[in-house]
Amino acid sequence: MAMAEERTSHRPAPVHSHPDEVPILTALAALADPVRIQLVRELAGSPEWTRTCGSFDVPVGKAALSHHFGVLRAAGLVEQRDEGPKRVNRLRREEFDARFPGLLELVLRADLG
Amino acid sequence: MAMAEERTSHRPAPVHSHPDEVPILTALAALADPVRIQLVRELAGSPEWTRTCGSFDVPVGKAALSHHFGVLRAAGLVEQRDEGPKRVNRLRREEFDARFPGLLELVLRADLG
DNA sequence: TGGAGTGTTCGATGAAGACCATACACTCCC
DNA sequence: GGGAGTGTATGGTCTTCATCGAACACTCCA
Repeated sequence: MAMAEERTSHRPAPVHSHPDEVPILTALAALADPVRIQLVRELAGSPEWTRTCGSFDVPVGKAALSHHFGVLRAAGLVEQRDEGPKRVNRLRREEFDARFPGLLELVLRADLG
Repeated sequence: MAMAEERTSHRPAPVHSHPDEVPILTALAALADPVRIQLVRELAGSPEWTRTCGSFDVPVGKAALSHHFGVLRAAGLVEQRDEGPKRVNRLRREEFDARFPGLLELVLRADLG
């Protein structure tokens, strides 16, 4: 029998999708939202694992914000990890780019006009 | 004074957007739909100006189909021209690719799984 | 001139999803 | 233990949009 991983938290870990299992429709739908584009762009401009969910400058309440992060996780765009009471984020640049070459860069580079 | 173009038709010409004036959000939203992806892909596999609107194999009625073509025109993805009673289509490959490099190819190449 | 073929417009309906306020759960530190 | 800080879940509202049926407009040809 395999040993279970040591359980240091009583909080359910966030559910992730790897980009490789994400349909292109899901990826496009996830990126076709102004709030989520903003999240991705701010995340791209910060070192990995440095941004907590509440640290983003978006004009929505925290409930909606939590929802958006769920969509980004499901699309394979964002990875999350619990650090104490906070939840820190990382943009899955390489993995996502391997699955959808150029898409992420397009969103990061384009002027939103 | 410039001469007006000879008017050979009494039907209003379809309204187009050039990809250069299309916000990326509009482009992503236009592509985040299974019916429209199918239209783009079939169009990509046919010579220009050969496909009429009704010639596509999509599971929607003609009213919805007309709506989808309107969205594709507004996103700078499709150009239309009237030919007699029919309306023929052309995928704006080069122009769209110049504005959003790689995006169209991504949609054409990806398995929809 | 009138009918067949093609596509758009209109009005209505139903589903999806973006949002909020509230309540809850978990972690840390005093 | 209790309170502050952080994020999630729930229930409800509102908007957007995909869809349809039906009516309409235009073109071509018999």
